Amino acid sequence: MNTISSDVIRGYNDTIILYLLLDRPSYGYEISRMIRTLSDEKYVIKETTLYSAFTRMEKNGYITSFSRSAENGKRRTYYSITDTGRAYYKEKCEEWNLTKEVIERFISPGGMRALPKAGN
Amino acid sequence: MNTISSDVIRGYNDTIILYLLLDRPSYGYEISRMIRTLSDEKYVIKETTLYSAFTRMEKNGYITSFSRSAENGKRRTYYSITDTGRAYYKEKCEEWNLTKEVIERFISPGGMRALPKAGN
DNA sequence: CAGACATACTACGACAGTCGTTGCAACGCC
DNA sequence: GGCGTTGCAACGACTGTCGTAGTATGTCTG
Repeated sequence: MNTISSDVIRGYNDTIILYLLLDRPSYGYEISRMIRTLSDEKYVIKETTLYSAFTRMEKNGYITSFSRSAENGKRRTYYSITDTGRAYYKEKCEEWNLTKEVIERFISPGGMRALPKAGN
Repeated sequence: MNTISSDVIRGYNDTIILYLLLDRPSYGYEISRMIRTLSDEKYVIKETTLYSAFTRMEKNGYITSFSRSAENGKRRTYYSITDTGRAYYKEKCEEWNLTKEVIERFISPGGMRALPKAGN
């Protein structure tokens, strides 16, 4: 098992995508590549998942889209993050820290039961 | 935001439940209480989610059930973890470490962009 | 110049897990 | 007798992901 199952990361796809838009607009294929690369091939987002996330997030006002032709003349749909999107991203980051802390109370490092220590 | 949204923890409900069965059999209501308590009220699993998890996991062979009456004579359905369940739990623990590492590459501590450092 | 491959995106229906709601039944408590 | 807690089951709705398929352009290779 060296890849991540999708239902685990579900709920963070949007966050991941928004992260990659923080600095500059980008488009589907590039984002897909970046996720793959930055995760060392451990997570490869499905195209349908990605594009449906775009649609959903645009509807929610987290991103906006515009069409632009690339150097070679091909059309691309670029997405930019909005202020709402930035706020949402930040929220999710905070939520992540909480979630991580909570889940780890139910996770044992080696798959063995670790009894809660005092001062936990 | 001081509670966890469900789609974030989705994919770890089974793991959490199995964790609580590692030492001894338990039943729905008690597990629900334990999750609530151990998470400091930050995560409260829905009843329907919990009981449908039981059904699913029993079908998958991760747990087995038996009925027993409590002190007061009320009937309860207890669940025990199986060896398959323990193996699954262990797997999920390992997967968690990987997932955590990957997600954190897309999370910035204060919601601000942290550029990847060399040697990352 | 044909065919393969990468790029870039859209549409459709299926599926799994969660959730809201409802209902029921037994017990304790005031 | 009504209310809250315990303990569970059944139903249908909804959301996000996924498999599949299709379209279209550009590049590379033989």
